Amino acid sequence: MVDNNAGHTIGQLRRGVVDHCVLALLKKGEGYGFDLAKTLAHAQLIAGEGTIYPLLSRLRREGLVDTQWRESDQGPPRRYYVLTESGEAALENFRSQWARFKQSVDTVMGLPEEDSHVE
Amino acid sequence: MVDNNAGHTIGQLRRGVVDHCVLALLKKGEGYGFDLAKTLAHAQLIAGEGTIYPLLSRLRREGLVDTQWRESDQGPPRRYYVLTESGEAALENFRSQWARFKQSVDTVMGLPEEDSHVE
DNA sequence: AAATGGTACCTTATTATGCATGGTATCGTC
DNA sequence: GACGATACCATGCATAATAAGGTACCATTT
Repeated sequence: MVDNNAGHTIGQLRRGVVDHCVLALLKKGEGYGFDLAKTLAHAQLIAGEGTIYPLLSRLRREGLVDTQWRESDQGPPRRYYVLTESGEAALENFRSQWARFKQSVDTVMGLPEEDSHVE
Repeated sequence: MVDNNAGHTIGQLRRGVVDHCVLALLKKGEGYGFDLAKTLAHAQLIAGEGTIYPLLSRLRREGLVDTQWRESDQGPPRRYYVLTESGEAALENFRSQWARFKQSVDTVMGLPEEDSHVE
């Protein structure tokens, strides 16, 4: 109940990043919600599964991902997500924004700027 | 009126970062709102002055900064902000979180992980 | 076949915070 | 004394992560 300031900080950091992380994961190959949630939770990029489904709905609503139900060999059926062209474009767009943003923060923070070469 | 998705994305990115950027700037020396706003706007870390004052109020309320009114040679009086010990601690705390967070995102994004040496 | 636990999905309310907008006061200059 | 620039502050809004709770399916065990 009592929120650590630390935990809260990271929570705000994740804003506007998690969705594009999903896109990045989907670029590597199709995935379904529960699995994406586990991956992102392991990377400490989300706190629990409660985050992933509204997020995926949003991505679908915005046309950045496509979905298809599919039966699973072991377990309940899953809704698989794949990146659309629009989603790939959004991902690329985010990549450059992320690089610039990162550098801005690092500069203000007084961290050394590494030469971030994105090819 | 019509919000670019691009512009909006960056807006969400700034969440939870801007306040600590202010702390970082104040670590380099005292400052006042209008000037901080200009610096951060130049670094594209805020959109305008509208952001800085509620933010500074929050920092003051949380005891991360101290303030003092002071007359100015040229212009109206200013409210100068200085970092408290609590603020320095929060900044240090954020630094490590930022490093970890950055790396997590870069990893998921498929970017090369630079060796982030935190001493 | 009924109960259990894990997988998988979804919805709702809460909360934090960047942003736009508009307002007030001071100073120097004309 | 009017104007613009500086400097500060408050209000309302939209966004998105989170917590919490709920539904349904599947495999295993009894």
